[in-house]
Amino acid sequence: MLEKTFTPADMEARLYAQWEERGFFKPGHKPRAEPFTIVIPPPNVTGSLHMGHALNNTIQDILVRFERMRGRDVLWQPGTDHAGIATQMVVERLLQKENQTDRRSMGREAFLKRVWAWKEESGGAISRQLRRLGASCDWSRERFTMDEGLSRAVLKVFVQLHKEGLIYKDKRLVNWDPKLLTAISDLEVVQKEVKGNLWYLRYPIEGTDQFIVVATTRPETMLGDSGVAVHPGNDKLKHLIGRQVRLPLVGRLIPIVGDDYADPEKGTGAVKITPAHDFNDFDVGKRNGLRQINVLDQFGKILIEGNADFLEGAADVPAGTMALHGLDRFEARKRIVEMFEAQGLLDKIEPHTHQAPHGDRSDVVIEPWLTEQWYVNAAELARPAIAAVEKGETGFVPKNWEKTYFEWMRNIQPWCISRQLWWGHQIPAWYGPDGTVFVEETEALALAAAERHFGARVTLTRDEDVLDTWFSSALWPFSTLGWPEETQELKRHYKTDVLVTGFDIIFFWVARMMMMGLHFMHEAPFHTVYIHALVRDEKGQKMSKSKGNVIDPLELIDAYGADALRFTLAAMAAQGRDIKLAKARVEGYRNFGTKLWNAARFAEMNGVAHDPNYDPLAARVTVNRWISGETARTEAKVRQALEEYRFNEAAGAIYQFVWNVFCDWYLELIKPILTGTDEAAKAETRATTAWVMDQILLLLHPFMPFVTEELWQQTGRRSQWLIASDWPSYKGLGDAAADAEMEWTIRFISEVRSVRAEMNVPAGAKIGCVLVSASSGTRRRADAWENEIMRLARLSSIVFEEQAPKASAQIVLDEAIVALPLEGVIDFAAEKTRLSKELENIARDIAAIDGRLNNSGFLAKAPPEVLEESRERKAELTARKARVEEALARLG
RNA sequence: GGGAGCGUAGCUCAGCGGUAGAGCACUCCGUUCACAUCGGAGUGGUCACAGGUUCGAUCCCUGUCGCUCCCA
Repeated sequence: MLEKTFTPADMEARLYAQWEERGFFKPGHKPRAEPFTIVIPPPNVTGSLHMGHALNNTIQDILVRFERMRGRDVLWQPGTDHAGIATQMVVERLLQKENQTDRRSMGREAFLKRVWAWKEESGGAISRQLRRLGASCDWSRERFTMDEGLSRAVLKVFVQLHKEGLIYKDKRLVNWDPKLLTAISDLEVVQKEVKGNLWYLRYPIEGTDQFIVVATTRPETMLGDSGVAVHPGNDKLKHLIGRQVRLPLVGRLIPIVGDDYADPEKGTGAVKITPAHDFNDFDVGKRNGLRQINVLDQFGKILIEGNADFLEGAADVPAGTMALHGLDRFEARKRIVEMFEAQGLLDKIEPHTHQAPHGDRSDVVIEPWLTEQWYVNAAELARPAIAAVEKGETGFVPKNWEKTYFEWMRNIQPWCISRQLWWGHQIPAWYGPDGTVFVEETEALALAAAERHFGARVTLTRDEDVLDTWFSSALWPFSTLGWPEETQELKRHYKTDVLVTGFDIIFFWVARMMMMGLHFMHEAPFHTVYIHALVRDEKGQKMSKSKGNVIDPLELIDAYGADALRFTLAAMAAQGRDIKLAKARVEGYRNFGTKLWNAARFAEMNGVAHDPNYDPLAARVTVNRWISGETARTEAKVRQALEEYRFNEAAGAIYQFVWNVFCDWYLELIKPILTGTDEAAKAETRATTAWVMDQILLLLHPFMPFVTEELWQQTGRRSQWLIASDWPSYKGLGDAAADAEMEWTIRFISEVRSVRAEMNVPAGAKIGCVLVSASSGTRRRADAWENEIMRLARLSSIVFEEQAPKASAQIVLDEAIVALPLEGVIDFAAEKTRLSKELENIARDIAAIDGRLNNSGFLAKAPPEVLEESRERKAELTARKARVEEALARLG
């Protein structure tokens, strides 16, 4: 017997453990079936489940469960990402708290040991949380980006790309994070609006007593200036091109050059050029042969003492300037401005708001800094990745994201992949005594290569840097399947089917997987990239810890159950729109689960039991034939919607069927049968109810796996678990005559209810009903459904008459009039108003149709079926109008 | 500055060339033998604005206004 109320918490953990134990999540149950493969976007090992994960994994699980039921051999490959910077920061913070130590005093080896220990004890949280959501990944295949196998893949890829010239070392400006002390990629830089100033500085023009005024947001970089640029077409300033400036505070002579970069409209039209500390200036410097003078150290402090580049050409640098050495960049900025002011070289200061680059992890201002780093020639790798999408080998859903993808890929910059961290894949590069680099998969191979090169054994030093985390993530679709080994799984499951992810990591991850997959597997990593929305809070704000508007999915699961959360996310996952999550929605779908549970209880109480031999095609009772057809239509809607990744439509279709068709009408309509005396009808109805319940559980399972599995097991002896059952397919269900009859019956009941409410008939009062001018068909239907109609419309009797009794409310039902004698109850004025209002509505509709039918253009050009439809509808409305007028007349 | 998207019921959102929909909220009624986490009935919309295409536009096109996001 089903419990009176159902409590998700009781069954979710139990069912999940059983599924996992019995191996339902593993592929290989159907070795001959077509494989279906999804690789999970690996969450950070430091992470905990947030709403984005919940949405992302709910969608994947719906697809995976759906395809598993449809007979595909499903692999959902799970795993986590080592998340270089994030993890290193977590452990460093821990060290700081625990014993006030830092990684540098520990040393690299000890620190890494500590990180691994942390990973072992705390790194699994996210996997446990995904289980709570119901994610049916094959946990036996769980991978970690720093696993031995995945690390081997990383080495192989790095070495091969290096040998192919697609990975190289280069000295250029990088985005340097002065807090984390590492280079980061363009994508890890976020632009933030900063309120600052525009400082106007006077630079003396050599050989004159004049100045050229430059405007800058970063006065402290002036120590590294190696030129001043003006636009060659700038009539006011172009005469200065070719002259020299004596750089204040330093004494260095620097040229005034002509370059288009200097916008005549901005600032003064003249701009100071610091090639070592600004990306634009770097390019200007290259074009004009200007020196690159670095004046900052890795912490963002002034570095001028013993700085040969700085001192070269600087004549008698004043002590005051040299005293800036070692100052933080922001402190130095203040001092330099003061010094300019003291010397009368500060022209003016304007408040200025501008975008400044910040590290996405550290949130400090990023310093463009001149260093040697490793780069990937992304432009080269992007070419086939662009072509694959152009040719449709991989398609985005929704399709408009392809544009974003193309846009970025066609303008892609070299990818800086080295990071000055410890946690990550150490770069397999070794340096000889003279700096010659040997890139090999192992130290032994590097030593051998060095010996060949030098003709003698030498000592090598390994590159200290590690790789960008996204480098290993880029290999995820094949590295997790065993590559570089030629495993069975790799052969069977690559190319994968669909990648489900948010648009925020199209560049970080999707693009790079495309590049690496095509280069190493010669085939794109997935057929389809499904891009889902961002989950925002109720007000549309991005959820963030600092705003405090984060909704914790685990709390929602605790409160409403995983099924409710999953269904909510699916129902709101319309394409191309962000999800604004409101708790009330989750509550509503929790109620949906309860509704289903109660429907099952009702069925059980009425002796409904699963019958494996039941065939819905054999049903004779009209209401049963009708619900079977409705079931089949619902299956088609759900299936089609899922095939097109329209999760909200799929969820909507099953929701509406369960609640508004099955519970509201079918179960209500069969009550008289179930308590009646027609044993054959009763038996058939019970069997049909059991069958429909089963179909509901099957169709709903991908969305609400827990409650459906629980009901499946509690409502019959089953040969198979629901998770492993076959998705239904129907042939020949649907009976137009049954549909018409039930539609009429439902309309009858609804109309009577509506009038009762409007006439303020007490809900408990049973009233009589007279059918006027009913055709023989209508009489037959009314006889057939008398009990059901009386029960649901709260009528005491249904009789046939030629005339409506006086003092009755009247309802037009096709050719007949349903009259409700309400002597003493009816308010004639109200009834008159009601009918008049209806008449108005009809008249308006007719007028609209007439407007069309009297339009020669419409008659000539509208498609015939639309024309026909309009005529039919007009005929219907006209007939109806006559009935209502008749009813109105009878009121006197 | 370049790109993408969104303005539909009080709120959150579907829909999309031919009768404008859901959930929540609200109002009224209800202890009808599955369910008050429920049932029944309602209120509520110049589909942002202005043009255009079309026999017909909430839907397609153009522009305007407002908002969001991505990239510089």
